[in-house]
Amino acid sequence: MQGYDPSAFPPFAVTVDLAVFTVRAMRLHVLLVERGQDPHRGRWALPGGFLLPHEAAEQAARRELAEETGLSCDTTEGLHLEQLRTYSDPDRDPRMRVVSVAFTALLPDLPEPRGGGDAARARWTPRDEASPLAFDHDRILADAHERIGAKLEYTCLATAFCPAAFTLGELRQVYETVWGVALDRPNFRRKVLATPGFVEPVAGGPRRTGARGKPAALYTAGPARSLHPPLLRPEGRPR
Amino acid sequence: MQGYDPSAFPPFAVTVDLAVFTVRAMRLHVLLVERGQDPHRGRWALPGGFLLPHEAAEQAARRELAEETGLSCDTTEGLHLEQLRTYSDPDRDPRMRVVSVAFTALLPDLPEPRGGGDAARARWTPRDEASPLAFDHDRILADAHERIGAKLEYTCLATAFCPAAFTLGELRQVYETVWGVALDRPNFRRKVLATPGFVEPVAGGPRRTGARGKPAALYTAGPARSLHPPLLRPEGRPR
DNA sequence: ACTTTTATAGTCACACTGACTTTTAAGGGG
DNA sequence: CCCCTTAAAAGTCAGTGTGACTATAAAAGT
Repeated sequence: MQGYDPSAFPPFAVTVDLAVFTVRAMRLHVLLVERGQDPHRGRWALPGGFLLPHEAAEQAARRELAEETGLSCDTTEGLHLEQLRTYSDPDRDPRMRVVSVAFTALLPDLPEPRGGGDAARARWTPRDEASPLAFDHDRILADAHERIGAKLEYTCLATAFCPAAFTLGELRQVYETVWGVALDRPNFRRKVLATPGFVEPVAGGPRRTGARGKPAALYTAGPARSLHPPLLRPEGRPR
Repeated sequence: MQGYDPSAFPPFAVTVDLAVFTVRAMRLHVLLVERGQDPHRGRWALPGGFLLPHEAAEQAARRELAEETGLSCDTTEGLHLEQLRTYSDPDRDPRMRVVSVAFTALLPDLPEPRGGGDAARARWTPRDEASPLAFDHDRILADAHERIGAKLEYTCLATAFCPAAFTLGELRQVYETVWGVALDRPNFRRKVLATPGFVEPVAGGPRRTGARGKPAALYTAGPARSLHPPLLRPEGRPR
């Protein structure tokens, strides 16, 4: 029905929702906001909001993220946003038809965000303590978690969780935290270093003080974007 | 901006677009319709159309596919539709803001479709002769082709291109056609048969007549949905 | 001094892969 | 009817990546 009489098409509200993850204290955390308006006022939800008439979805996602969490422009501008999928169940919003385009993003551990816009508050929440969320955001969060877990296998995305310089132990913890499994240290090291362009050694003496064990060498993210061969998650070996 | 005054949100038109592929005569084909209305009247485009007020995107995709191409209900009901991504560039439609949710589907070779609804005509077109299409459909088609190519690597999706019973040679042609590379016959056979649940042998004597060479055994799609280990496409070996 | 923790190095058997050869069974042409 | 072509099916073999494991090194805590 691609007729174009402007009055002939059913109007929809279009929103964006963001599942923004970080690894903090060995646990996967997700960025949540407390809703300041009905419906679901006072409940926690993924950050997001309405598309403006001139915006593409990704622009709107960046804007809402900055508005609702006060993350700095430095953070949000360079941030890699990936479209997850679109949720269009007619009943997903109790008041009206809202079609929502969901995005996923990964950040290194950052200071606590602040609320703003329509968000009363914002905070990092451990992923397994996030439910129940408003609307169908539990479903979106589950899809996003599954997606980033899968992407770690065949992309270099894990470095997006790490600060500019990191140790292989920190990188390994990203995988262990997202997948919820324990990985063999020497084998992980071998695979990462065998993939050209995944990580590159950085000068600067080994490791900041305060940690235990032998000092580790520091690395930065390399230019590679994909992993050949992939780093597959083990099947059934819980941590 | 999650305010809920019904007059406070910008209204958008929401459409679905479908990239439906098949393998016919050793070439990848895509289902196209000729537009019967402006804009782009007379040009070829992916089938699709407006979401109705009560519909989820996937329902709308099924309905539009049936309306515009006359494919039988048997075909469209059981069809596996996969959401590709959502296109929301403000300029993607010359008349107004249209946000489109794109889907991908795979079919075995079928009779020629007919037009219907807003489609003047419908036909299977070789994928490399499809451009230029209306709107941003060249981009959607490219994304869809890339996606199905990637999915063949780690899912059992290839059997969706095949009839109920097929030979390993036919299955291999699916991979070769979508990827545009030549695969080693013995190695392909070994990998497919080594993956439990990918294909299952079927009784009925070998191969229908009319083909040359030694008769091949027939198989049907097995219960497996994913491929472990994956069947990776070779890097730089054009057919 | 000793234990704990983590990084780093190295070993080994096994599975999978790509490249290749050989054999079998059909059709087509002279 | 023989031979050639085509494609399926079966097998070989060397190289590579992997999981499981052991050993050594260098820090912090007790």
